[in-house]
Amino acid sequence: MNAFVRKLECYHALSESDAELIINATSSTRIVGRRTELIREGEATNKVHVILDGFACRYKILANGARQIFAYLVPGDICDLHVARLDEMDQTVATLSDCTISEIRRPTILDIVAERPALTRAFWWTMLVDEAVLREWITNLGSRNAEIRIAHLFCEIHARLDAVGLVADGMFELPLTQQELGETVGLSVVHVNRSLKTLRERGLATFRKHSVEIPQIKRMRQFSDFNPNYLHLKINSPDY
Amino acid sequence: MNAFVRKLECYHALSESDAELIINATSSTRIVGRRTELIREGEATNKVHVILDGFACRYKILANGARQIFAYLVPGDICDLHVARLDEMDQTVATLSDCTISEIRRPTILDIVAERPALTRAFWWTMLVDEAVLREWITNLGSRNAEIRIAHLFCEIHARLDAVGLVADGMFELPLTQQELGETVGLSVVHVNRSLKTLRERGLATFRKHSVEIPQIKRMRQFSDFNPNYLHLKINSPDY
DNA sequence: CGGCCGCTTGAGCAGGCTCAACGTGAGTGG
DNA sequence: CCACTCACGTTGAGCCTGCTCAAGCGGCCG
Repeated sequence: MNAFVRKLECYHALSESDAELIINATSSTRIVGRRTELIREGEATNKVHVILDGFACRYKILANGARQIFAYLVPGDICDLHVARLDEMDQTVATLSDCTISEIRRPTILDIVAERPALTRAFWWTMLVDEAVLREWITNLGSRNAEIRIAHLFCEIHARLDAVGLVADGMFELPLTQQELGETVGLSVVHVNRSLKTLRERGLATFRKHSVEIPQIKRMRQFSDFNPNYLHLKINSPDY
Repeated sequence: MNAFVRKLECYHALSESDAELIINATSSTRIVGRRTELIREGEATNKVHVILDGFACRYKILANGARQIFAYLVPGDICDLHVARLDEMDQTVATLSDCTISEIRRPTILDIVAERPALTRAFWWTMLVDEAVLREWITNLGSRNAEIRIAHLFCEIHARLDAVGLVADGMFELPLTQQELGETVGLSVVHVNRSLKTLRERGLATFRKHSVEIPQIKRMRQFSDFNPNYLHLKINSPDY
């Protein structure tokens, strides 16, 4: 049982044989240091990367040197299931923390798609969720102010990590600098810092030492206008 | 030959029999008035909608009543290829102008996926492009100022419409109000209006009477930091 | 003709940015 | 083991982009 299996089971429980297949496919792992590029913009790839432990992100560098992060990859996430089809990558994927990753060769994926309908559906579902997350981020950037924007992001990461068992007592790891947080939500570092301060003062969330604490997730979700339905997780803990 | 075929051929030319199949599948059409909801948030659907003529958009309404638009659908686009798998829609799709749409029943799609690999690849490609567009919109909202944000959006729509033959002399239809433009790029109507004014004064783009004119697309793209590679169109007219 | 929707412009306000300085902790080399 | 460095976080001050409120205008439709 690894994070990948746990993630896929958020959609639907896997049969024993499917779970076994996934565990075998991801049995050979590799440890990658933080700030390492896994996929570079403009390159092609023929492997699919799965994050088993640690955090990574997708981003693009603009002409003016600014960086825009548009996705976080957490344990259980697939980096590039989709992109394998395109001539040329239009984004870069890099680790944020030290990561344990597994690389699945393309033929293996194609075999799965050909022979395991349940797994194929699960893969499909992960793509749809990724897309839904992108839509929510657009909403976040387009319609919410600094404080709520950050709070909403924290709620999302909380929910996603909770799904793979990485939240304990309202706390979870988030190995980001405030700079990177800013590059995600479209704010300057300074303003990120001030917004974090007010979130802390309101008792909604504390971000320090690369981890986040949300004492009352229900209150936090209300404050952030956060509705987890877009994540389409089977387990939407009703007690939140 | 309709817009859908033309769109799919942006990825790869279709065989005669594939093209025929697509034309047959979209032969029965329906005209829908502007501002009509095609798919409602929270509902399920078992048909796939294809836009053959006119414009539509995807959006979400926030708790505070604000609307965030996160995609435009132009002729040739599929509304919900992906979403059919999810329990519950997390977005609304509505027409912006009068539209000619065709509804393909789910079984037909499944047949195609089972029997026509070339078409399946083309469908897959459209999903990847949709996702790439979402990423670019995040970048737009997160990293660019009002004027460039609007200019970049215009460049994108120009490229997408050009791909299906809907641009003539640097002009194309764009049946939006300034309000809707604002709901897309995260700006107030007033500021959209002022930004459009400066774009006009710079001679970069004119938006009036529901259509856009871009006299020198090359200059416009430079100004907007626009690189069409994320659209993954085969036809990236080199003269731009 | 009147009403309404959408566009335009002005004025003042504020959220978020930039620049700048300082604090703090972890790692490194002497 | 301590001093140094460097990356990251924190805070202040002033500015500017984009927002709100408000009013006027123009064209389309009933």
